Amino acid sequence: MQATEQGRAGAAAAGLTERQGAVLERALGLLVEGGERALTTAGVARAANCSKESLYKWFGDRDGLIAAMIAYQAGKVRTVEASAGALTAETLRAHLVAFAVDLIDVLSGDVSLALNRLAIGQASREGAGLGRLLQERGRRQIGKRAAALLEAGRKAKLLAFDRADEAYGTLYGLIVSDMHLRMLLGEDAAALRKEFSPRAEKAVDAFLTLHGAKR
Amino acid sequence: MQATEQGRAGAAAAGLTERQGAVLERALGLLVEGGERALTTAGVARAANCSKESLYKWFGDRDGLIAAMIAYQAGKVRTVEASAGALTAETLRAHLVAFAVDLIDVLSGDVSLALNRLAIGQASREGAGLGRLLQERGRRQIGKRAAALLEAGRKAKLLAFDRADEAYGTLYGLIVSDMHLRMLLGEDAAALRKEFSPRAEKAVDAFLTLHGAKR
DNA sequence: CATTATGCGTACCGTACGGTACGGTTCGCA
DNA sequence: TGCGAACCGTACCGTACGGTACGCATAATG
Repeated sequence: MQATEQGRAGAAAAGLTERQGAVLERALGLLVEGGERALTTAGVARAANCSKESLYKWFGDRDGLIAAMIAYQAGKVRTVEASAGALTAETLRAHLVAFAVDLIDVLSGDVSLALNRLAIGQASREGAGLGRLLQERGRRQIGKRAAALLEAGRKAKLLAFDRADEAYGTLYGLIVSDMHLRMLLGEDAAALRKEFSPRAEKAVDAFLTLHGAKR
Repeated sequence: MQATEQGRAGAAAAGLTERQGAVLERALGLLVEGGERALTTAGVARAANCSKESLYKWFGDRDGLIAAMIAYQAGKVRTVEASAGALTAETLRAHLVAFAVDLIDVLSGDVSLALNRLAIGQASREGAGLGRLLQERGRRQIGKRAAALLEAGRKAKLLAFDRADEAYGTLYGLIVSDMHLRMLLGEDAAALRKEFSPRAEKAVDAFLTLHGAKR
């Protein structure tokens, strides 16, 4: 088990030791590979070369383990902050396209899909706890980046909208459409991502048609 | 157990007896109420007053039962065919808004959410079989309606687009945005649907801005 | 060196589930 | 009326999982 850079960051962000982070990494691997069924306490202990007793001491519970996995994974995500340089229509468009590509990359990632599937499965049998956690931790970051980008565009008189969150919702819908759901349902993520590439610019252009300031 | 009209239609569409349809209805109820954990063979048998042996005889397997539930539910959905009357800009807009509302209604339905959660959970541990089934059976219907509507709009020179499926993807994204995912993750569907109501018209207006024919 | 803490590996327990088998009952049909 | 098919209710079996307990090794600390 190699302790990666983001791995350490994820562990530190969640207040965990490096060892515990490594265990969570293995657990995420199991989840990605075999779904929720593969995420058994015995399986995690075996794969991570630790004892079940330690798992329960560290994370308290299977649900605690899952929550820790989400927090750990969220801690690895680092938002690229938009360059604060002067914004022109062209650079704004480029930033938006880059955002679209990054968004799809995040949503189509193995770990992201696996965690979303896990939280969705859990959502039915108990409260929306994990779902909220995933939403808060994961989406907050990418949403902040989008909000900053939109706000900068408005300040530069390149975008026009009343409410930033509504504009973000529009942008999100134009980019993602039903791709996320289809990937969650098992459609090949790589194929969908490929098919998406040419669509990123179209989505951004559509968004600019809707919210670009009249020149 | 009351045999509803759509219930009979669903059973007939799947080539099942009325009794088997009633059993599937109870199974769907269990799934909606308690998620996948509640969908045990013993539980279904108890709730439907039938024996486990009959379940296995009829559906072969737990997965067969689930597939039958999806097919049965899909059989209940009947698409409202668009009125073939003359299409004006106003009636097209009205039809699109109605479509948007219906789409959200379908996606936010208890049974739809439960089945989607089930298929998503299953997608991780085995192929995309159930996901494809759900996609084909459920989405085909509503997609057909949208395609017909868009095509009619184009024929009436009220809409302009190159590919109907891309236009549909745009419309879908504008309407749904991330609402479906949030509902799947456990956010209160009723609240989201309420919040959506005023947005339906905005989404349609945005779509018309993008694809409405210049007048 | 003694002690204490940490943690691994394994064994164990209770429970719950998928799937099968069996006795008894109802109902259509000859 | 007799027969057979369908089916209900229940009991049963093997397995697998979550969670706990125990024995032992390792290492830090005084």
